[in-house]
Amino acid sequence: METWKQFDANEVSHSVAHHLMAIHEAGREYGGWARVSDIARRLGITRGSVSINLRNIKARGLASEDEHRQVKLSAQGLKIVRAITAQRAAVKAFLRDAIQVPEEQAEVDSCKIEHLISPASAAKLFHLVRFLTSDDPAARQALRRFRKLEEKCADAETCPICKDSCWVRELSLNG
Amino acid sequence: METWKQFDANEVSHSVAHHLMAIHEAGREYGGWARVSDIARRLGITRGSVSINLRNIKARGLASEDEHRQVKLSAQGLKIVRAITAQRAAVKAFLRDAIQVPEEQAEVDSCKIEHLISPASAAKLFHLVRFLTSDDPAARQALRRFRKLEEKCADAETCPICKDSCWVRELSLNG
DNA sequence: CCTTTTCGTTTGACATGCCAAACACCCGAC
DNA sequence: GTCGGGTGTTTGGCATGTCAAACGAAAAGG
Repeated sequence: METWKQFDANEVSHSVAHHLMAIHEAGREYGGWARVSDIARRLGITRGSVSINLRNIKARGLASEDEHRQVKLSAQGLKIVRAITAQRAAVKAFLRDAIQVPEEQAEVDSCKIEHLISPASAAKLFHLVRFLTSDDPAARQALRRFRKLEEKCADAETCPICKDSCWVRELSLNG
Repeated sequence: METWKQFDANEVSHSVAHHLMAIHEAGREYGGWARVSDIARRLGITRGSVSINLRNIKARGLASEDEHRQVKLSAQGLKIVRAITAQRAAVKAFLRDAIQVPEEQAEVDSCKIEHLISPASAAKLFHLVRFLTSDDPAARQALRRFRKLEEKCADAETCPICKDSCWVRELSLNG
């Protein structure tokens, strides 16, 4: 009944997740450390906002700052970044390679979902993509058949996959 | 570069989405209308919060209130509810039926994702589930093979799907 | 050495969304 | 008629996360 409240019950918020990723990326470019300005530029927000958010992030032990104001991820921060990166890749690969959502849309959607999906779901998703895009004969044939049928849905009178009740059609009708 | 900011660029927020759904459900039970208390009880929040949130929702034309304080969804509000309901069903069906995520986890995950995923992605997802769980021979065989291979991943030395680099394993190792 | 730029922080503001508590109102029971 | 319970609103508080603007300090340039 209160499943919907779980929405904010994540290890890190969307904002914090991307702060951590920005620290990580900046670190990779500048030799392991990031400055407030780098993070702000990457995220497209002000230095002030980053400064405040870093307070929270450091307090939670996800990153630390040395004597020269160099921000570094902690082990736990790095672990979170790795998990999120992997999960985003899984979601994006699925959207793009398995069900052929346009690249750009796949990018946006996977970014929204990356830190919300459970690791268990992400893992299974990842496996499915790997399987579907592998050279396994059964996978290849199924995927080929799926593409063909989906193409027909757009043209044919009734959707060959859903028969009568295809809300893909309803969706495009109600626009 | 600022894809991550799209996170909040949705037609409705998670909170508003569930307010609309609560109005809809309460309406179905009580003959087309909902009271603040009904909505609050359904969502597990206080009447005060609902009262304030309804101000916003009504101002945006997603719902209205008649002379007897009966809250009703507008045509647009109803449309949003239908879209979200369908998208959640698609995501949940995929997680549960296609990749066999446990029911409870599928429920939580799909609730988080429902209003964030793009309709286009949801539609394709829906098609894939319908196809994979249909009686199409290619689909049945692929799914059977996938399940078998995934089972092996847990037991075997190397993952039969991912070969060397299986982050499903890394995930469970790093816990 | 002095000026200008860059940098990080702080401040006050706004928006969303939650709570508890106080209030006003209506309606039904007594 | 009055009293109590249920209902909706308002108020003040908290938390997150954003901005612009101002401030101090350090680094860079002349």
